[in-house]
Amino acid sequence: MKKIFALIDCNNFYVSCERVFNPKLENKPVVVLSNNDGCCVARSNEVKKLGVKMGEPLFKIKDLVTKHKIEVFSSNYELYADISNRVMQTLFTFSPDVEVYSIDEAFVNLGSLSVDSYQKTGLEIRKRILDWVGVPVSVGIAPTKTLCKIANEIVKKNPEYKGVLSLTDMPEKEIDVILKKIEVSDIWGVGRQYTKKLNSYGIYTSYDFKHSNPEFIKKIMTIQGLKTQTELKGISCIPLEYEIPDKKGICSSRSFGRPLTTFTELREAVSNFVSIASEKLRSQNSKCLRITVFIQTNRFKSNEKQYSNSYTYEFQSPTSYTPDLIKAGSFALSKIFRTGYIYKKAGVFISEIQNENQVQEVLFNMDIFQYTGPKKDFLIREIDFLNGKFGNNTVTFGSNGFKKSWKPKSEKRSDRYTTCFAEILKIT
DNA sequence: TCTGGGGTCCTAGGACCC
DNA sequence: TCTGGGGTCCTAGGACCC
Repeated sequence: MKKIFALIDCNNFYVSCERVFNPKLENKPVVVLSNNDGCCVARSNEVKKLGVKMGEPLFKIKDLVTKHKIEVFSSNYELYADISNRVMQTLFTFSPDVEVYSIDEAFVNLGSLSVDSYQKTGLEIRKRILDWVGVPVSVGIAPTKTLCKIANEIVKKNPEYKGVLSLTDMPEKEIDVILKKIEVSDIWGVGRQYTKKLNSYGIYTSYDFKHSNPEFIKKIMTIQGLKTQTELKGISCIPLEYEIPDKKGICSSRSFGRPLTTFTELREAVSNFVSIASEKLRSQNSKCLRITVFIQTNRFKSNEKQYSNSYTYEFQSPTSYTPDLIKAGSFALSKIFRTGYIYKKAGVFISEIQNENQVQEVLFNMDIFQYTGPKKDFLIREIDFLNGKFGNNTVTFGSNGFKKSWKPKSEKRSDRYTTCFAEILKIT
């Protein structure tokens, strides 16, 4: 069977999500900020035209914001996750073979569909998502995922394609003409470092890259680089992945809304991060052996004393029981906390993860942080159930605190129209 | 005043074993 | 003075992605 993939990529996704429930934002410059209202992580086309780069700190574009009346939003992940889900569900109405690649992107296997024109199918996909969900997407269709990415790039830069480009059945020569216009840095899998390296060998365009010596590419970019090159030639070697593999590590970390100095404040923050990470751990039916806690000062403040450190605690037997992890996390924090520093960020990393049905129990567990009572799994399941039904933090742990004065800034968040009754869309 | 968060894969090199 | 060969496992670091 011929391999044909489609890459569906939501345009300026977070901005588009804001526009779904606030049509006044249409055709206006809009940015969405990262956590703690720090950087621009989504920009409308109007903002991109003003020269604002991805990841640009908000404070650096303050003048532009005022001058061009840019609408600024804190990120509203609950809303974005829900809209993303709707986009993906719509894709499943075309084919069961969907790989959800990220919150705003998916690959679909079109090879199993009998269609007369891939271009037409692409346009249908685009229209259905726009009609049903309200988010504009770009569609790139090609025999390999890497070429899909290229097709998508072109679509985004050239409005005349009306959102869809299929490289299928395009003669090799015509594809080469396109590749000559795409810089190596725009190839999926070629980042900043490899761009520098390739440029230094005289390889500038995707065309140059495609026609370089494969042995040489493998040597300087490992096996992944070789795969990328092969895919550019139209030979698929990165397959669709339908099942989401279990995470091997789970991280929860945040910058603080204000600098913290005391152990008590940090311990509360860490306790919250542990709670988030262990909920994720249980949601994939896993347990972990290790927990790492890290803290750091503000690396951008060169006039402040800098410090960062981490400590890893290893349990005697795998656990996913939040209180175990909170105790171990607090202990880890106590190992690295130093007074006299101004802390900006902390986080928790859970690793050595295994499926909860395959854990190796120890006969005599002497771990001072692990509770060994019989009903712990049952209890924590009930808590997860209640939080799932009535919303996050319905049942929570005392050590997580109530005021949470360290919470990241989120001063311009829109309402959670689709996931929170109190914030449902009001027509006035 | 103000600078995000969460992942994956690959390789080289060291420790250790027989 | 001479100082094997082959294998595994683990970790740190570097690259990438969105």
